Amino acid sequence: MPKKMVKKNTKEKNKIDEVVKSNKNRSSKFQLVRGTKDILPSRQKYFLWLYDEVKRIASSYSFDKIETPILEHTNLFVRGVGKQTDIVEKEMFSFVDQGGDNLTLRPEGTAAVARAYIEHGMLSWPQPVKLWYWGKMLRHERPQAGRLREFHQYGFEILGSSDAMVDAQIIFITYKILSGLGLNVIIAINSIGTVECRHQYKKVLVDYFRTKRSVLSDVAKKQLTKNPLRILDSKDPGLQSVIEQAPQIFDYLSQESKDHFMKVLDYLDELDVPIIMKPNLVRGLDYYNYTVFEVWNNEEESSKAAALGGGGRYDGLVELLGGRPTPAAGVALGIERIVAKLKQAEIAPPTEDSPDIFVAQLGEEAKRKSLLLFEELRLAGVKVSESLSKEGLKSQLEIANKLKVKYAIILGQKEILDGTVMLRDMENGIQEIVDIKKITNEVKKRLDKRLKIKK
RNA sequence: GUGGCUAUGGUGUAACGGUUAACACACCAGUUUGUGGUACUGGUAAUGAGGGUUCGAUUCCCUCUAGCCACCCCA
Repeated sequence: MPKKMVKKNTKEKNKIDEVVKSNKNRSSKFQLVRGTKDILPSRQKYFLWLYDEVKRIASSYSFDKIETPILEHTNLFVRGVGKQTDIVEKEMFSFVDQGGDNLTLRPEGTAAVARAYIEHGMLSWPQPVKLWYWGKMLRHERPQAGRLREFHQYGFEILGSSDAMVDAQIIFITYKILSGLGLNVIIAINSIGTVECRHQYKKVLVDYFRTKRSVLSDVAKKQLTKNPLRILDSKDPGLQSVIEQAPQIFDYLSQESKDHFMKVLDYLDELDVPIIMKPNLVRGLDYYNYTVFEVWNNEEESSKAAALGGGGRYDGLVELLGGRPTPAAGVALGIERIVAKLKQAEIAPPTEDSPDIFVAQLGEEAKRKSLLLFEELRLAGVKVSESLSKEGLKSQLEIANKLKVKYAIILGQKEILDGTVMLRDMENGIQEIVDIKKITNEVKKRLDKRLKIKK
């Protein structure tokens, strides 16, 4: 065993040496890994606010939270998301670990939720199972505004029901959360029917585009053989009229698909969700069928900017991953994109109330005592702050001022000897000496009074 | 992954092939050795990394890295 250890250690050491010697990242300054971001306090406020809202709405619509690992077996995504998709073909952070396993840092959330549904026998839970998640996703793409390599998504999934109301509810709460934050959003929606419908439609579409070959760009020509539906999504202005005249998928939907879609639209109408029908809307992930939709910011052309989110029905996924046939639908939203929109619309998270009291101390003994005083006030329900690491009274009051507290309590040598504290009104600078035993009550009394006056 | 643009203190900007890289905000300290907001004074701190051209490069050239924009795609 010790021999093995030594061997392994030298191996790993060599690996590290290689990293050190490599040309990349030799500078003495370290930078963020490409496409990743620190979320600093000022941005964190938006994230926390959004998280609270998502959690609140999720629980009132009885979704339970699920967390799945950031690492999954690569095959989960190859099978679940689809071999042919860009996500799987070129965007996954995949590697072989020390034990020889093929692992991937998850590029999306739905496949893992489906995996968990199967693995934990959720089919025997009361159906449908309603879950929500919030977490990091990773995709190896070229970063751009609104596109990162590590980003955050939240999402809702309902597994175990094919009812059109499920589709509608997913869309409804998505809309509800975003409009609740103050964003104007619109849902672009379409139905892509079943695999059979699509198969038939694809044939017709390829035939159609073949007759227009001369106008197709190189990219579109490639898509024609690989994934013809994608051409419908093209931003190429020269292609728009051709796309407009292309056969529409709706005409190739089975009666059942049509009925389901009409029901979804009906419910959404009832719920007053603003929607826009987009017959060209297709999605990049293979697991969708029936309803597909994207979430867009109202003001923008939904063909230009980045979608805030997207989702749809994925009735085949659970079975594809080895479970029993289980109809399901879900949505995923880009948290960074939502935050960017909030900032752009100048919608700020609710400001936290500033603390009421600041405890300032002078001298070692007072510093110690102020810890107890701080705790006493905190337990009494007073919002209290401090800057115990600062020495001078001046700098402490400066901080108190920046925090916009109403009162400062000053505790120094003199006060310790007398068993008192100094209570300073920060607005008018009036100071009073108060018995240290009575200070908490006194503070509470004054704060209550202020509240009443305010009202 | 392809093409284009960009990179100066913590932040936002300035400057020039040539002395010590300028300004504002922020930060720290002092004027006041136990008292904040205003004011004044001082201080810390930068040319993304590596190479080349040059007597001399932050400036010109190359490579890398990162960001932005378009494509691809997506959240």
